Amino acid sequence: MATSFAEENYLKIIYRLSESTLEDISTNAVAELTQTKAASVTDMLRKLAEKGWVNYQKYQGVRLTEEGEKIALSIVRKHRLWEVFLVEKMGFNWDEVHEIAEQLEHIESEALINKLDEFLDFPKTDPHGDPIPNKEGILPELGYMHLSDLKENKACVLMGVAKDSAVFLQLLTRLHLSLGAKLIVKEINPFDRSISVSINESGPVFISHEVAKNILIKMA
Amino acid sequence: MATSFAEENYLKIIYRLSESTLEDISTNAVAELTQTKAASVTDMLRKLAEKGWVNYQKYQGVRLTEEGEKIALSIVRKHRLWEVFLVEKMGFNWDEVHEIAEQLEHIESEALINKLDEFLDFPKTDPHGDPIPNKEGILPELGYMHLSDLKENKACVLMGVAKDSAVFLQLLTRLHLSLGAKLIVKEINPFDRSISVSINESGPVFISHEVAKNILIKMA
DNA sequence: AATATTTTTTAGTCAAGACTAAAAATTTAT
DNA sequence: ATAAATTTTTAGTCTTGACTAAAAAATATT
Ligand SMILES: [Mn+2]
Ligand SMILES: [Mn+2]
Ligand SMILES: [Mn+2]
Ligand SMILES: [Mn+2]
Repeated sequence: MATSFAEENYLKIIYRLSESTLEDISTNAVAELTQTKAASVTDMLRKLAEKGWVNYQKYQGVRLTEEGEKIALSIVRKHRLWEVFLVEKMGFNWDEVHEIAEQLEHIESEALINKLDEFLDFPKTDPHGDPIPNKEGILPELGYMHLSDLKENKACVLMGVAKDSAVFLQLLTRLHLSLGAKLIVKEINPFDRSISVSINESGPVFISHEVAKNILIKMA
Repeated sequence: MATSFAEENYLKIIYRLSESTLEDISTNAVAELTQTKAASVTDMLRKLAEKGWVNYQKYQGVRLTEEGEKIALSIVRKHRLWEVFLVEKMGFNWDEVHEIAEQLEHIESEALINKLDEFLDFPKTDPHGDPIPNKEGILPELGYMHLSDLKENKACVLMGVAKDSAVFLQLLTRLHLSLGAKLIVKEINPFDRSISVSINESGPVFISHEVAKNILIKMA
């Protein structure tokens, strides 16, 4: 069955919200991310349920069906592969690609996306460290930790971010915190949990707990 | 001003129709190419005129304003650059790319399309030999002739096609008539103007006048 | 010149996807 | 257990871009 841009965006957003909770997703939560009003969301949820892509009972919240999740994953796959393309091949910075990928993710061609995947050498993660589903819709298990959970003097590598707003990414860039950087937490300030981190053996940089929480790492 | 997909498609089609005539474009002609009904076209023409992209007076036909032509050319530029990308980088055949480019042409990012242009090495023509407008909207002058106008025993090179339906392109491929092929018209049959052509010095192939008319060449 | 045919426009509908305002259900606080 | 606050749904509108059927204008034919 064909999917409109609007439907694809709703499914993708319900998917994103489902990643961080086991509970049903609320109408308001969806409205916030889709940048629409709750009333519009109610309308759309009924349509999506009608098509068998979500389970929805009024006042009970929503969750994806198996088929809905399959569609959502294919959108996520396209979004992330295009982001890789934009950074690796077009020379964009990691804070510039999200908006363009929001458009490209709706291009409908199985053949194209699989050729793109091959062209990019089957990347496992996008420029923000987010996992890319393969063509069967399976997400690679990455097992990243948050920098905020790391003990002092442990070495790790920056693998991704838990939030990809342009301002946040630009901040990281300014601090030389980019993918692949070798990090060591030098000191954790117990008062506000801000930390000082050395980056690739050079002079430590101070970052807030809020920032550290959104940096994904793996142990070196 | 923002342009919707529908508006972009109408402008592009009015542009295409304007290429082959100096007359105003009729409602019916637009309806045929947009795959809509004349009544729908009338509606849209009023809206486009309202926005200043076409000159339209009822019963008089339509033509693009300067601004409308600028928009149309930017869509054509995107369409053709994406087609080059699909063939050169993604490995599609020339008969497979049009539908996908119909989608990609609506991606809105000046930065992206200019980076793509550079990535592809500033191609002058797309996989069907059609000229690609540069970022100022200037079309390169190619001066191609139709194979049907060539005299016997003159050598030429196949530079493009005047029609890019998949069936036509597949026919050419089957006959080994691809871009860059060296052609010599061996014989013109005066009865139906069908011709026999040698391709890259090898055994001649017979093609109808209809096919020859749609093959674009330059003198060798 | 009058009539027939074709083209184009108008009038009225429809579906998708948004909105606001008001009503109903649920949750939280007293 | 009520009352208050919050969330969600319903009801009614709007815009975009399609459609059909009918009317009007333009063009072609006799
Ligand atoms: Mn993104
Ligand atoms: Mn990303
Ligand atoms: Mn094309
Ligand atoms: Mn083309």
